[in-house]
Amino acid sequence: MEQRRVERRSGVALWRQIADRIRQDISAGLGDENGRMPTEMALAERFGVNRHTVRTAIQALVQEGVLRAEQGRGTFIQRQRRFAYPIGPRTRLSEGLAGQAHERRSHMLGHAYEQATPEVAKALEIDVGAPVLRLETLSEADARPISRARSYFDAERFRGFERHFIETGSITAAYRAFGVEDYLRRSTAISARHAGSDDLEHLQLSPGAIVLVALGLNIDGDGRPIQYSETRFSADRVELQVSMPD
Amino acid sequence: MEQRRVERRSGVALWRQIADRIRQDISAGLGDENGRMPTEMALAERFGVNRHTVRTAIQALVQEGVLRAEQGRGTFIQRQRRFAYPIGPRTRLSEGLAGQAHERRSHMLGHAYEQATPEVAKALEIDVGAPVLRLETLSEADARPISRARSYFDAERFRGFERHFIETGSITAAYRAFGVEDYLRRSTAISARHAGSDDLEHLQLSPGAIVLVALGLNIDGDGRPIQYSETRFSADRVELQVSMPD
DNA sequence: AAGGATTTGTTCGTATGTATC
DNA sequence: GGATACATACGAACAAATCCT
Repeated sequence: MEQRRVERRSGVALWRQIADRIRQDISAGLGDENGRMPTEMALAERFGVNRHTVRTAIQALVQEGVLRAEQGRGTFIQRQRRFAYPIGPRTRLSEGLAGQAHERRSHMLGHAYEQATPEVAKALEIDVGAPVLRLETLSEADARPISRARSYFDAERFRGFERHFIETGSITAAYRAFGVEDYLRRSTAISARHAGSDDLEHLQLSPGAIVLVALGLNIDGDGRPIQYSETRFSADRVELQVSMPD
Repeated sequence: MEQRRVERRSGVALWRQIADRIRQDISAGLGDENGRMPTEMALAERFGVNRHTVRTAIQALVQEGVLRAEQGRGTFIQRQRRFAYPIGPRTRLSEGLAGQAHERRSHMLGHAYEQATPEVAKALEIDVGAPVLRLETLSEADARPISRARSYFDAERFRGFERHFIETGSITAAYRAFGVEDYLRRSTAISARHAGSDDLEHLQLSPGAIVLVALGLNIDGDGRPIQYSETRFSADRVELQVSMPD
């Protein structure tokens, strides 16, 4: 086993480095068949730190729901499945998680009519300062928050879009009210960063958690841009699956 | 502009959070045409912290080579741009960064012949325990490390692959020596996590940095799996670009 | 059933790092 | 630079729950 050390004086607390490492090792399949973790003493020795420091890390992971500690018995991995979120020409949130989750839903956190920033204007191919609708949404699967999205629509074309979305809970259905029967994902740019305070709250993450950020552009049947969105996924709960057409 | 705050009691020191944010903002194109940064006072106010804290963050970035501070004049951006790495059916490292970097190269850090783990065996459609070649590589663009990859090949079919790779520095060329004229990317799974110490070293990152992880499977012209790989990209320097065929 | 060993939980104290003013 | 407050990390001991012989 490769022995990776924790770094002192790095600006990242030891307990957080250890928590990140353990979380990562769990994704890689650490733990015996019962999901039992090594003892606190063993972990402390392995990382070269005091037992208290390991305990702080474990407490953070218990808080996240990754581990479960039982006095006198040990610490166990709390089984969590990672959702595979497909990204492709026909990317749709509702279908994406079909078959993986029993219950899934999206709801709107808020909306606003604003003026297009240069970035948004360029993506939607409208003028800078033109009216756009900004939609803030949260998606859940099996009662666990999965993603947090901010979407922009051309307000000239889609004024009142938010009301249809609230009624149906579906972007696809809301589009139909505006005569858009079909749409495609033209491009997606994927990056990653630490979760901001907004994500920490809505995605129920702990400070230091990582979010995958997908910048996407949807186009209608005529190839015109209709939606520009930034979606943040909890990196612990989701992986993005890019599949190629055969 | 959305104002994301720095978090106290997160196990990540404020100065490091601020350093991460600044580095990220620079990738996104912060700074005026001369590369001048806002003053320390302005940054302190923006992040809601003391000026000393901002100074600590700036010193860390100067140490990394991201910023350059000149007494009496100000702080300036040293270099830095974010590469867009395309992912699609014809994903190839060498072509991926064409046009974005003047100089790019891959080199091998090491190789080993091993027995296939269940994960690798399943991906390559061979038996568990069958011999596989593991290749550890590092890719650079304009003298900056971009990605770190671990690839597995069926050793029955590709024994000696590493010698051809060393000679040519190209996966595509090495394939040709084994009669594989063309290959496709069948699937890519993207996730993100904190960089491990191996990545910190090879990708020249600081503790707490984030890496994008792409698990990919390549197939030959007959649809048979030929390469299973895990590639880690520095999230600060690369974004993954998923483009759809028209 | 008893008791020792193991493992997590808690409480002291002390030193150092981080951040503010 | 110095004073102050809080977070982080270590050390030692003990308590509580569980396991095993």
